[in-house]
Amino acid sequence: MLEDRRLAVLRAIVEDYVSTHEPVGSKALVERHSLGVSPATIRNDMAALEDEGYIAQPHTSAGRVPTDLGYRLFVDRLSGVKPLSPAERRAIHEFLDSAVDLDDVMIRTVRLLAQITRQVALVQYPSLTQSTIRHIELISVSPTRVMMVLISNTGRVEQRVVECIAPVDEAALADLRARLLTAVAGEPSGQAGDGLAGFAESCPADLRPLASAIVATLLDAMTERVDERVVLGGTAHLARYGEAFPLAIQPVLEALEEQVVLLRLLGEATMSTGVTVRIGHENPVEGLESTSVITARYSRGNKTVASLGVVGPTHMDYPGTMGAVHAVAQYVSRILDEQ
Amino acid sequence: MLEDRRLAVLRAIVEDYVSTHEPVGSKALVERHSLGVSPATIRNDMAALEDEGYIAQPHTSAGRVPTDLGYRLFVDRLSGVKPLSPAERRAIHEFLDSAVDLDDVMIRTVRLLAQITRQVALVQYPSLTQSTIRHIELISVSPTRVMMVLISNTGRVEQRVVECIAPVDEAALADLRARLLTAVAGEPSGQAGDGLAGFAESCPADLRPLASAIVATLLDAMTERVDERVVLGGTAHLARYGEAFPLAIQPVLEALEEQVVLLRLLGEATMSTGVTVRIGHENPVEGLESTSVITARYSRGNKTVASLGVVGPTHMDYPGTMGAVHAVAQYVSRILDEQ
DNA sequence: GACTGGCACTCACGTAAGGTGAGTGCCAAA
DNA sequence: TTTGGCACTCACCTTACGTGAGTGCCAGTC
Repeated sequence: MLEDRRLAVLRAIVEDYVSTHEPVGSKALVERHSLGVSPATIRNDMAALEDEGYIAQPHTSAGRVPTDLGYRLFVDRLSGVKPLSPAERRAIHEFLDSAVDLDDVMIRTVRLLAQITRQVALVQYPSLTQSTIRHIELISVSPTRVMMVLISNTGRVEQRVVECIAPVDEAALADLRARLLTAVAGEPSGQAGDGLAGFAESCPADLRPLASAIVATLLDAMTERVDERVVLGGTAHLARYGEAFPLAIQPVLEALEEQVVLLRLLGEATMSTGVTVRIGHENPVEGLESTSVITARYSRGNKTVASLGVVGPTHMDYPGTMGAVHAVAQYVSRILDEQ
Repeated sequence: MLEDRRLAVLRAIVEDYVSTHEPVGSKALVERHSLGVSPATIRNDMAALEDEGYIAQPHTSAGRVPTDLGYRLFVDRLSGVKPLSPAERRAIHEFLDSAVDLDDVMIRTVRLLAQITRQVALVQYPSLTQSTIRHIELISVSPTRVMMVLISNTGRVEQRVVECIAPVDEAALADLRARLLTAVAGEPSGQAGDGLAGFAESCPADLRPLASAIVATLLDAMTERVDERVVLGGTAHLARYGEAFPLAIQPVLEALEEQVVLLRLLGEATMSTGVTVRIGHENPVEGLESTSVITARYSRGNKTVASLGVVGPTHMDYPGTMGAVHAVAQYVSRILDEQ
């Protein structure tokens, strides 16, 4: 069927271009793939594909290169998600399993992801909004300063310093701590606001100023988008594929230095299950127009807590990278469940 | 004096090369600097400087380029440390002053340093070994797991999970917490080992297993070199000066991804006061042979707690960068003192 | 002895010219 | 609809050559 072959040609072009990084011509195509037709036929198909916007030529009399649209079609209809080899899966599991705490899990994950995809990796810390509160501790660090330490069920520890107008004593702190704990412990912190709505008012009058200051800080810590942290790794891989695109590497590095940008990359994933792919210009971030971002969500229990993913050139190995991102997300979820 | 003029020539070469990034010739030198002699004379001086190893030519019939040795002489004898402008100082102070906690100070510092030097910046967290312990908190997170939270006087918060053989109850924890605090609070943690030597034995028999587990973790957290954290920023600047050295950027990025390497860069500063400069091959790290590292220590009170600095090409603006690193270190010290 | 002007020499770099080949589009025939 | 043939395009490589900044050396001057 004609339509079928055109798609096969597009697939072949994407695959060849990804592996060689050079425009691919009609002759090379029939040699490397058994398409059963002559180069001339392929040329007709290519002309059609070009009309439809799936491929383009860098200049006349050069081979074809997939466009963003071409990659999109490839990802949506032509490529599966390549599962990892058993050896790789085993390596992932062993590597992540020996992590000692959440920080360690995050660092190991980002390294792992960067290493197996050979790309820049991003891993977001479990969102506090999506976690439940395991413990709140109030520690007096100076007469008018209280440090609040927040521990979530994902193992995340967050600290904030609360300034008080008047000095506070230990007894008051202990009292507040107990009250706070009964108010919010075990609550999904997203809804913690409900439990805290009338909290300050429910306290004895002398505690109220401190209580409301603490509640404010607490709500701030739990709901603010800003508190989301992202770790980054494998930036050295940029230089590798940067050989061909020396100009492009600086804006990418600049973009990746902004936490806000990283959060947007990870955060705006569609709600669809599985792996999200954003290709070239589909990307919402300036400076990353010639990169693709592949993300997946991970969860604790059956609740999505955050995302992780990689950033690479648009001409990347989509099936392999998607497989790796998917697998790593799964394993991180598993590790979090075990804790 | 002959010797004096030779040094002046070297200084001129370094300055010109740093600003143009191109080999500098004898004629250009006399034009741009008022040396009062003819190009021919300069050529003689240059030949001498080359014999002594301070400059080199990329190829015959090209201008001269400073060697690592040349930069070393320049830094040691020819360049001062260029102080920052009042406007810059004010900007630094305002920017750092609005930091809300230690994490924020570290992040702001690394951004600041990267921005004003236009280079890759490194900032080390205050060492725990050099700090004193302000508070220890023990929090039960599951029947057989205790989370230990350590707060230093520099505002650093460190958490560790301690696994227990037998379940622990709240009363036991409270008891231990009190005992621990009296044993180590206010101690320089470097010497905390002394106060903890017989700690487990001094506890009631039923607490001993937990006590010794906690003491072990505590000592580990305070003395292990590994716990030192470094934040990195401004890697995008690598790409800028990488235009001329596209090959060199990958190993640099790779090296900078290793915490261990960063620690070595910051840690092996000489004990001398002020700013440490390591040039090219003087550098102990593989992959950074063509970069220079400029570091300074910062302190809390009058106790050095950690280092910060920048990594850049050997052909950097030494006086300016040294001035910036020095100033930022001073301001960080001041901020820490205020807390 | 230090400095200078002159001079021949070197060699990276930019430009121009020509050759090569991979790749294309088009067309007529199967 | 497919295919072989063919003229055409154009990036890329190689070679050649001129240019000029820069050098080292030397003889002459202060």
